[in-house]
Amino acid sequence: MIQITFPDGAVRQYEAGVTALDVAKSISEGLARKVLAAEVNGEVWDATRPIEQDAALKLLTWDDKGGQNTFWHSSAHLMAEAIEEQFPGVKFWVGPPVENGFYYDVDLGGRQMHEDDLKAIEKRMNELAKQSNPYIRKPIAKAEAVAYFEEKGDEYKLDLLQNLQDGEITFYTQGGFTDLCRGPHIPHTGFIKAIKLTNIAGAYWKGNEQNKMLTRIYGVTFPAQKQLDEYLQMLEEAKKRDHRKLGKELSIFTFDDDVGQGLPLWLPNGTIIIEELEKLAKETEQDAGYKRVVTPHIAKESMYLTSGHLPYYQDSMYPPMELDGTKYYLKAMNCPHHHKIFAAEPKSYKDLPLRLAEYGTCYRYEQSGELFGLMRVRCLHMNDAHIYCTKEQFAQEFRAVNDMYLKYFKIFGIEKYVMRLSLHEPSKLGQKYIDEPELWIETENMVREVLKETGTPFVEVPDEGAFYGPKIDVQIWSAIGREFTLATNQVDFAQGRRFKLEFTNHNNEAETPLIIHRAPLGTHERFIGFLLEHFAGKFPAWLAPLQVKILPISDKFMDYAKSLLAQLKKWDIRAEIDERNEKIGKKIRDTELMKVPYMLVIGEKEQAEGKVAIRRQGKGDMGTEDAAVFIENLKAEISERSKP
RNA sequence: GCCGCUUUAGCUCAGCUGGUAGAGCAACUGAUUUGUAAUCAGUAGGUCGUUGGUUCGAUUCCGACAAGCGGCUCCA
Repeated sequence: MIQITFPDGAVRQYEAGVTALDVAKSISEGLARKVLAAEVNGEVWDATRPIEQDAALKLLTWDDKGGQNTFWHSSAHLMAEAIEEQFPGVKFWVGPPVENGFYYDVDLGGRQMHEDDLKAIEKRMNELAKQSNPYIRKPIAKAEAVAYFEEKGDEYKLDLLQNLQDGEITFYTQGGFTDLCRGPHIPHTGFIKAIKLTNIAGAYWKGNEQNKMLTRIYGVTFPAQKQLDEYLQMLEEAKKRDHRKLGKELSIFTFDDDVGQGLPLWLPNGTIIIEELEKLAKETEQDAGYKRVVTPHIAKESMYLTSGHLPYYQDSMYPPMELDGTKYYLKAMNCPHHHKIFAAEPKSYKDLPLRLAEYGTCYRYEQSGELFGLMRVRCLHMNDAHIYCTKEQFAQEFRAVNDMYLKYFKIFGIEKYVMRLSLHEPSKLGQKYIDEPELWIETENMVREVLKETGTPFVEVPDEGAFYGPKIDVQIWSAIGREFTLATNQVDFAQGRRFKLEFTNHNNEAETPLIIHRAPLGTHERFIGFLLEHFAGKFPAWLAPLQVKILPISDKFMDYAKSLLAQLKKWDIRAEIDERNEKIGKKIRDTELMKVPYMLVIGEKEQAEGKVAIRRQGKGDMGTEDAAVFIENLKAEISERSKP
């Protein structure tokens, strides 16, 4: 007999060789029907794998991430079985579960897969699922496994085998498909009730663009049809929030073939949002002791050689313009220009910290396939600033920047984000990173300490630093689930020296300042793209391109409408009258769709009493109010930048 | 940049196997003067992304290019 310990601490006795599924059955049949896999001593196992010794056991169902991942990974095997039937000789790389489903990377040997194929594969998967074929685990000797895949001529699996040792190699078979796989898997294919293959994509083998491109097939499966329907419904909802769709509907921005890829044109509505954001940034930065500067859009090659950007960054810069034998580059970043401003006049420790801010326009030649609405563009306006400070001032300055981030997040109600501390990779010093091992470690520790002190939750990722120092990125997700860096806060211990930036310290010695690069509002492009999705187009009043729409019941009340408009304009409230000869229902509908925060319905009663009937976007009729009171309230809402 | 897909009126989309295009909304005109999410009628609007080719004839078939979309790689 062996002892099985459950998560709640309960202990039960079972025969050695008992499976998690047996254990589940001993508890209840209903549970047994739901068990997908099991955590045995913290390791995820097949529910059908015999347990020979005392163990801690957690049964995994769809409600556990581990259960879900097992389910999707098993679905990838099921898909592979169907693909192998329809594309004989296909070779498989890996088929892991992902955030929403799974994929399998395959080499079709020069053949192509089309959407029609997906339907056929999906159909076959459904048939195979109904057969409830068990996933059978078989430990195998390395030599035998190698021989098997040599026979098949499958270089991908042979590559995987290279890194595996005897004793840790297993094959899994379900129906007519056998794969090298660590497992675990669900008990049988019958658990898979709803299947949707979502798309075909290319993916470089091992994620390296030097390697061959494999065909990646994405899919998602569920234990019940209803869950798939709900998932597809959710995707539809997400699409409605997509900033590209909303940007068009609300006339925020546009692209034009003649202007160029990735070069957004900001329409009047979008420009209003830009100006409001800049106003916020300028107020905030002024309060925090920043000074504003303005710099040109281009600079000579020599400056980017000094900064060290050119060797690291050249591929992402527009090619140079050559004039009189001198090369000029469009700036891809503002820092070198700002460094030159620091260097323009001698500095003493009394001048520090010096904080130079600019909404700088940068151009980056992003690869065409990378462009994505406003989230990834080639012309961007950065909420940039550089803080030059002493080592002693660093922690406080870095902390102040961090506080500014949090202040902004509060204003916008940004709650779902992850702070990511990006570190250097020691083996890449001198290639991807400035070769200053001690400074890397020292600054990374300084940043980590500040984050810990302020209690800011963060994750650390290796090998993601800027070439000149560690950085903190704020990661956010677009409506359709793509991850982006919204804002960034970087430490720079390299460029100060490269630009020979110096200040005179207390002891009358020349010292190089530390530099903090920061962009809490990221770029207008990405930030507004994000805000569109964040608010689903329903901007708070202070940001809304149009704040108030006056809707007269009929043109008999036009004079009153105009006098209201004049009053609103007096306070710089963005307002318009719907002068169309339409019924009120129509005017309301159109204004609702344009997501204007306030609608003022005015007719006989309102005109007679000097009132307005207020309608809040998305909330309906809010009742009647004196026009003057409404204006006072709205003025406060706008100046306080209240959320809706 | 790479793999796959897509491109028809301002927008959203129809258009079977080749015979030069349709709808709804928007726009414009007229009627209606309207009380909280679509009043009615009429008019106008497209060399079917661009460009080669096949064909008596191409929006439709094939190629190239461009842009967009889904990924990969890369990034604010």
